[in-house]
Amino acid sequence: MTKLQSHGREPFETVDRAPEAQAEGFATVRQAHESEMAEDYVELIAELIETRGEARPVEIAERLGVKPPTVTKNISRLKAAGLVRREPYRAIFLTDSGQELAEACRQRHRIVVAFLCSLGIDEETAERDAEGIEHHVSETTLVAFGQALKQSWKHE
Amino acid sequence: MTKLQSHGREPFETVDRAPEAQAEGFATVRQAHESEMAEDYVELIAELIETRGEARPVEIAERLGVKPPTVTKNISRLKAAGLVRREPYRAIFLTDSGQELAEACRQRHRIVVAFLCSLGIDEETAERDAEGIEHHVSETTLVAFGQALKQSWKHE
DNA sequence: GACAAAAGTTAGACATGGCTAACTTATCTA
DNA sequence: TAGATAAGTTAGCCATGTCTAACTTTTGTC
Repeated sequence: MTKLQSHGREPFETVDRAPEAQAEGFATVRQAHESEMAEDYVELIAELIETRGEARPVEIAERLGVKPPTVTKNISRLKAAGLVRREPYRAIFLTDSGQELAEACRQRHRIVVAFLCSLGIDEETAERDAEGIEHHVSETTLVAFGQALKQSWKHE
Repeated sequence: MTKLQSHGREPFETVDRAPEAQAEGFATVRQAHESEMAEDYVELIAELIETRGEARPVEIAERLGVKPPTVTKNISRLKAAGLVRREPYRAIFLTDSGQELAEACRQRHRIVVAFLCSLGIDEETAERDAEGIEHHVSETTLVAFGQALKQSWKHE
């Protein structure tokens, strides 16, 4: 009943995975959640520095849709993690490792967005979905997205 | 420097989005996180009932890679949310609305996995990435995945 | 049917990432 | 330059989802 069509090979077969493999998958997701905050922040900080000249808590709060105290707290966590450099009441800067992470995240973000757009998804939706998806895309999948993207350029 | 190629249109342009739109995007991601637990559980419970005849906490814990007390606590939250029906020390059943949610999640999961596989990604990676990605795929994107999938069947 | 093992629960701790209220510091402007 | 406004911080609260340790219930076996 849930099978839509038959094309020689079953299109939506449910794979019976080993419990450990499945558990590892969920563990990977939980780990990704732990780095999401850091990734979102450094990505945004890099963006703000580039487009606005500096990254200010008030702007970060506005862009993330959270309140200023949340930003303060999280920025101090990022500082503890060695990703940002900053003095109280001053603008926020990225350390080298923060910069590196930001660049990787932005690159990944752009690829995911471009890939979704190449499927005909509108830009607004692509951006929105990418925000959530990007943290769960493995290197393997990212490469596959990049290649599919190149294909779509050829055939456009 | 980050631009790889030029194909008439810029491939990786960074869109300057309105702050509110961006904030809404992050809010969507945070919301998705709140329903992830429920979705993972009902999806898994449905799967276990189907393949094992019943869903037991010990098995859920094993598959999710968490400890039994975590399952107990979360199951009682699902019960409060009206998604499962259950008595202490007994197996777990889905309510109608739990069943409905589970079916939607499983369908979405299968589409995401099949779509990733259609890009040439190996099944193990596809399953792993899908676990994280599926919670952040909008209806629009899901439909696009489905259509790309149909295309890939034609050209195989 | 008793008892050991397995399954499940309860209690209590912890980290994360939100929030409000109240305070401090910086900036702008009359 | 003083005072008002905006920006940022601190303190303390809450929900989520994880854990360990200790307890209870169920199941299986002799």
